[in-house]
Amino acid sequence: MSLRFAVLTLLDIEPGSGYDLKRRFERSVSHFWSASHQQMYRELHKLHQEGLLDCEEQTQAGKPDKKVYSLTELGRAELREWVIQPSAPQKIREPFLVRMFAGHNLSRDEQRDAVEAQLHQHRASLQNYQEQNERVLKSDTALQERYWLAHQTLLFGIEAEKTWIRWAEGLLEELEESVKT
Amino acid sequence: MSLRFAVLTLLDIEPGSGYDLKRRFERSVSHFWSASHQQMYRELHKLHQEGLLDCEEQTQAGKPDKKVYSLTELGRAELREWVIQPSAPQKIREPFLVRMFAGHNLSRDEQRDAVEAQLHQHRASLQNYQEQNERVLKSDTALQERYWLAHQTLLFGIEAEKTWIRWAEGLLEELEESVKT
DNA sequence: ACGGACATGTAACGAGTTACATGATTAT
DNA sequence: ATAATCATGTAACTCGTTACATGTCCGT
Repeated sequence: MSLRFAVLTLLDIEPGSGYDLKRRFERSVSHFWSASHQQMYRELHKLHQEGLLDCEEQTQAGKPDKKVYSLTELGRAELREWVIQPSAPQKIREPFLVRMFAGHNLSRDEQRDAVEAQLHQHRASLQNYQEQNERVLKSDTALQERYWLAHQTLLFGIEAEKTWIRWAEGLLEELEESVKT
Repeated sequence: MSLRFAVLTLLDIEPGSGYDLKRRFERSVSHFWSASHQQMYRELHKLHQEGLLDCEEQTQAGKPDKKVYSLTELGRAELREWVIQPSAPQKIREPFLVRMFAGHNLSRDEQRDAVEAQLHQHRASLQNYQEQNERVLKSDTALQERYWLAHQTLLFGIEAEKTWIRWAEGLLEELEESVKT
């Protein structure tokens, strides 16, 4: 269900094509959701069929045509209805931690490499989110006020990345120490 | 893929039935993965067909029969091979944050209720993980050393929950303040 | 000539959810 | 009686991934 409403929310903020959405997912909601372009197109078709979206084909000079989607009244109503519903308890899925759970099958060097790779990934994400945050802080105050909660989700993303980084750094220190002894 | 290897890892530590696994998922790996009993049974059948698991049917007095699965040599090899592979970058999926991203459709009271519900969930998870942690700390030192990295994943889970709680508490404070002004 | 951004799609498959189904034992 | 725990499964469906497919324009 969440992809459906992530799409509706983004199109509510600003209409766009499947291609646009894919980029907006990467640039502005990657701290809580991700999806492939195939999923976008499938979801857009479905939402359109159900009458939650309008679709306007735009011919462009020097670029392929595109289909710009926007919310219908029905779509806006469905979105409002969903947001007030309490969310189901989260399903946690962390493939990296599954691997570490079986980490006793690794040598100390392999353990260190695995943790280091994870650390690098989360440092990159942190930087990405911080750049987004700076763009937000530079933007229009009225917009900032309207999307205050949305901005808070980004701040959560930043804290989550910092938690990963602290954990991985601590682990690496312990691994180094245990080599010496 | 991760479910497959979570199952293999748990059965590597100790053989068990689908039913057992389901409970062990809830009691001891819920901080990084969850799965329904249907998924367990399907996965066990598949792993058995592929020759990665042995299956022994046990008749029990006063209880239904059960099928106890354990790793074959092939299963152990497959597990080792997988653990050394680098993991793909994580896909983040947080339905609650999707809802908050569309939070400008909510009244201030509804926003507060939503954040409070989330706070309660994460407090409950934190307590659960801390109890698990205490059980681990009371256990055999040899086991603790062997499953050192597995234990670190639990400590990560605890930190992640604390991050959620700090974030939610901060948000609630800000919501209260903005009511006064 | 070649790669990258733009733009949209199909097909097949694997993973996860929901609903349904059965049946014994134990505790209240 | 009735619910909870133990124990295993099928069927239908949705969601997510991977691979394949097409075609233009722009810069180097």
